Amino acid sequence: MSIKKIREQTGFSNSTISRVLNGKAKEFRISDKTTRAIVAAAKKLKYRPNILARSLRLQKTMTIGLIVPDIRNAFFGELSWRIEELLRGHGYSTILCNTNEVPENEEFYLKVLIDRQVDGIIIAPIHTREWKDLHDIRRGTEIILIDRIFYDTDIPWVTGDNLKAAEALTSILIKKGFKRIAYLGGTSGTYINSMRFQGYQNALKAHTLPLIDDIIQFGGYSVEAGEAMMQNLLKADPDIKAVMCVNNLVFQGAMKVVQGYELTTSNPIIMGAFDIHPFCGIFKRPLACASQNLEKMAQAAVSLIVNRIQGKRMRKTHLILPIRVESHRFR
Amino acid sequence: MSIKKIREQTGFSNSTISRVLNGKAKEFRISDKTTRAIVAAAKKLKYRPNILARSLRLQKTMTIGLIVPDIRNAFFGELSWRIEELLRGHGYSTILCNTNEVPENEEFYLKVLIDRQVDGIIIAPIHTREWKDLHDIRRGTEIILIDRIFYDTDIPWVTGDNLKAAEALTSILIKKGFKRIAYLGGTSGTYINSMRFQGYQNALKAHTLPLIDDIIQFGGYSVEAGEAMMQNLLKADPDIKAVMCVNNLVFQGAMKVVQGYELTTSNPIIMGAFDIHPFCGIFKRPLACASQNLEKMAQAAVSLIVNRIQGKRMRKTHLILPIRVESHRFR
DNA sequence: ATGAAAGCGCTAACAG
DNA sequence: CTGTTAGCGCTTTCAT
Repeated sequence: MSIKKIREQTGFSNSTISRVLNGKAKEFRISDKTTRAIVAAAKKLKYRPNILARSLRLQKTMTIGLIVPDIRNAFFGELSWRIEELLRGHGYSTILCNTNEVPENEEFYLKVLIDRQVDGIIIAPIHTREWKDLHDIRRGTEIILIDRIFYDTDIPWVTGDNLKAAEALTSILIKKGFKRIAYLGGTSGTYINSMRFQGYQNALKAHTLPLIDDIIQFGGYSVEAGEAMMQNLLKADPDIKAVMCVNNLVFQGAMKVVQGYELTTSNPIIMGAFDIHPFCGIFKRPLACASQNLEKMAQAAVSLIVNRIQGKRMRKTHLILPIRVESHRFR
Repeated sequence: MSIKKIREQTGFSNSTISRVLNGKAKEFRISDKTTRAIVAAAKKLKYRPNILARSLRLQKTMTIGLIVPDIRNAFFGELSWRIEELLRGHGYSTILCNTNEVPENEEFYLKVLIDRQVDGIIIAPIHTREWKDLHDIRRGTEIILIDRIFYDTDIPWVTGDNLKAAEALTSILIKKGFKRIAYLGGTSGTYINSMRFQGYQNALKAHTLPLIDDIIQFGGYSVEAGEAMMQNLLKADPDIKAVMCVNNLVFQGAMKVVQGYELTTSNPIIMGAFDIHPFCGIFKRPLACASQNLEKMAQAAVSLIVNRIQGKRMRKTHLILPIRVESHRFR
């Protein structure tokens, strides 16, 4: 009951007040005197519009939901930050949700966001295929996949060229002369892991190196998983010299184990991983690193969803971004 | 127009449908037959309530805003995750906002959240005193400060015992025999920096060590700040042996510089810092670390705000949590 | 045991 | 140039 207060103060009708307060005074040729009176009253009464009421009336909330699998992961931290910033520039608020890699949470938040009438959802999903009951709950809500995507879906998406990057990353290690390169992977069956493992395989094949089961693991995307996988690996092959990690968290977990191991054995291990750019500076050791451009990825996702919401059809709705691969302190 | 659809299907009135769908069938002694018919129709039509409409009517949104200064910082990542999880248990959704250490963003989000009628806001503020225009915009919204707090405020808060922890952390380095201990601090005038610097000073004084201006800096809380401060420090004192960092990001920045420096000079530098627990495992070097218990902090904040919203007055509205201090690989 | 009607605060179509 | 009216979808008071 806030426009109402202004009405009581000024005597003007709701519509006139609404128009003035939404900057449509000119458009409706409302007199200067009226405009000034209303603006003054609004100021005096510290008027703030009720967004709920406006959204209900307008049937749009100017809000986007962003669902990420692990907000503790700095990768998603940066991605969220960039997306939020860009969306704000377009006038949208962002509701950030963290599923913590739990599929049930994903379904929960998808529903919550749709029930809240968000205009769109950007999601890095845990699920590996289209949610079967999505059609039931989705109103007009636009959805975009980011980073982790589905094969065969009409849902627009943007991701990195994980296949090529994993191949390049593995090749770096191969060219350094390593013939046994371990792979510490994410959850089996997920898009990211599949692509990166495929790239790893491609690199081995290109250099006619064999695939060695004992030094390949798919344990998940967390620090704990990385720790466990590295421990297993050292049991399976105490003499391993090169390790490729599926992401930054697995790398962190693996490094914990490696550091301890090297102290006792002085057997140096060369590591390669995705998105460990922040670590490249703070370790003395050689590192091979595939760095995704999160600025570009955020831009692509935001542009996709904003355009969809505004009803614009676009040429490309499925984007694969290049990933930079480089080595640090090698040789 | 969704209850409406069920009405058209079943012939029952809005009120009855609303009651059944909100589990109040028993309370209003609605017949089993009616109840079943409505539930069946809702299911068939995939009914989902419009949260906007409900919130507008109920004058509460069951939503809490969480404002953090830097979501890329894993410290706030974990804190956000825990708070969100706990709030969900209480039936609240969380809207996470990231101010990126920019004061204008903080004011913006505060307004946005209040305009959206959130029931409460948990905030780790950038500002160092109560927002002067808060009273104007705040409706009934409950507000809680976390981690970074204000002196002299009625706003409830929860934070760690930064003073004591900084003192203990510094003492560890002193007891190792260091007499010149540098301090790389956060933004001057902020609560966290003030308390931690005071603790540092207290430790020096307790051991009758002098405060040396040249090796004390207040550059901010970011990785970049840490990097810059460490570079300055090495210029000021190329022979420095012990450094205390105000937080994990400053530590990361400083470490980048230290690693390079040590490679060329073989002058080992001992580091101490707040909330670098995740790093303790992955470095071979000795580290002194003050670790906050984010689970406890999240619990305290959530319990504070939920109780306030429910109108319960509590005994303690200003909480200081203990911080664990420990050293790794020392000696 | 159920329904009619009011109203949360806002905007827009229509009317003048 | 401004006002009247309807309605977004929901819950609740009051009535029967």
